Amino acid sequence: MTDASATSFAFSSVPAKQQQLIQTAFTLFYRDSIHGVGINQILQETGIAKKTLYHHFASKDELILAVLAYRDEVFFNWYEQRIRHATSAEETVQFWFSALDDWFHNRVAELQEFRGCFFMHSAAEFTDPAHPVHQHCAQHKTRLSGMLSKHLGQWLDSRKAKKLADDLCLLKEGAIVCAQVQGNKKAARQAALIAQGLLITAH
Amino acid sequence: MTDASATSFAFSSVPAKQQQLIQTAFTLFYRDSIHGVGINQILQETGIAKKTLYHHFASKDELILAVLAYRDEVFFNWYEQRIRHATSAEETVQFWFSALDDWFHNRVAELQEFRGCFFMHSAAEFTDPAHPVHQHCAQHKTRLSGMLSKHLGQWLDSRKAKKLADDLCLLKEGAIVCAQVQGNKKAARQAALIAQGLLITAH
DNA sequence: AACAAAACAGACCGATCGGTCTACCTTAAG
DNA sequence: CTTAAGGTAGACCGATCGGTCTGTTTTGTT
Repeated sequence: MTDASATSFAFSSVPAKQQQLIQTAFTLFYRDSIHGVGINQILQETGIAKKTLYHHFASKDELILAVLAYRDEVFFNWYEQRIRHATSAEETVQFWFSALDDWFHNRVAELQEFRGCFFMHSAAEFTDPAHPVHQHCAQHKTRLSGMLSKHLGQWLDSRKAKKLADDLCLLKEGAIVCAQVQGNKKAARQAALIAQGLLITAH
Repeated sequence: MTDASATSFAFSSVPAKQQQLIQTAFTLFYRDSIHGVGINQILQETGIAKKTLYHHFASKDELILAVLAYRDEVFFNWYEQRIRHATSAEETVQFWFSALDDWFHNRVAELQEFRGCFFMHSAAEFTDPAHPVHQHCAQHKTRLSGMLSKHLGQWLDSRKAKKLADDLCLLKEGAIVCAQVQGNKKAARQAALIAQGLLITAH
């Protein structure tokens, strides 16, 4: 599990109180935005003392980064295992958007109720590209695309694999926004159909 | 100008102080998120008295909605005039992504420095689909897609025009996220190439 | 059992939050 | 000129913000 992790962060080895803080903070941030939720609310929901929070995290920013790392681990691992057993580029694309569709329809308990992409939202709240939060969001997406590209590389040459992966990620982002902002539950299927055309040119 | 407006909101007929509040609020919200900016900061930047703000807006939420309406008008009108003179579906697609590319490269002064989609960000901060802010964001996107579909309808039957418009909007969202989160300035060109494949199936 | 680490309740700090209000000044309209 | 509308400075409200700290209890380790 730790080896398969996309980051050096291993949530399962974190102390229980820290885990609780991170998970609760994630739920609240994901629902009401990072700046819309104060640490006192997190403390109230968890019943944890403020001193304890500051024992584990030097600041709210540190907590936010830990929350990002946690979500990164959960999301990355889920997506990776969803496409892991694909046996062709075609099947990879199919699995890619099928996973997305399940997410939009709230069929993935570990990802919580769909409210869009937490990394997209966090990057929107911290728009300075130099801010650690923004950078973590960018890295998450780069890494996900890298994972997909590597997988496609089994069947395509690396240039084509990289290009297709980038295109699939662009489509993923588009579908997520359409699903979240407009409530369009068919966005994943829509993106999948667009992706069919990409496969023809990839071969 | 008012007739071409996508909404009943006409910013140019709004009192000067109100305009100033809205424009300054937009700049601050767009940079530091809606919840990350307090009204006192807006007042400090504008030099306007708090009583005046509450004379024009019943609450912060009302101010936010006015800011959305303002940005809606600016963005919608800009995008519409960018594709207005296209003489074919192909040229419409070309203009659609060329406009996006200019925006990403900060070549559109009226839209301010590119930091992603304000509606996407606002919907992320107000994730409850019933909230007026979220609804306004959704409506903005639905209307933009409708405008594009209507334009394409000059050359395609209405079903095909609608489908193509929806696909182009999905690609637009994807490109915006890639450009904003990962700083990928080539995202518009990338999306344009994907769109070429869509045109073949649209005819 | 002794000690250290983790955790608790809660007070405190300076600052800010969104919003209300008084007293007064300036501008616009009739 | 008079009145109404728009606008100002700034005090105030209850609440919350992120963060610091004291004193005490609980839990974990040796």
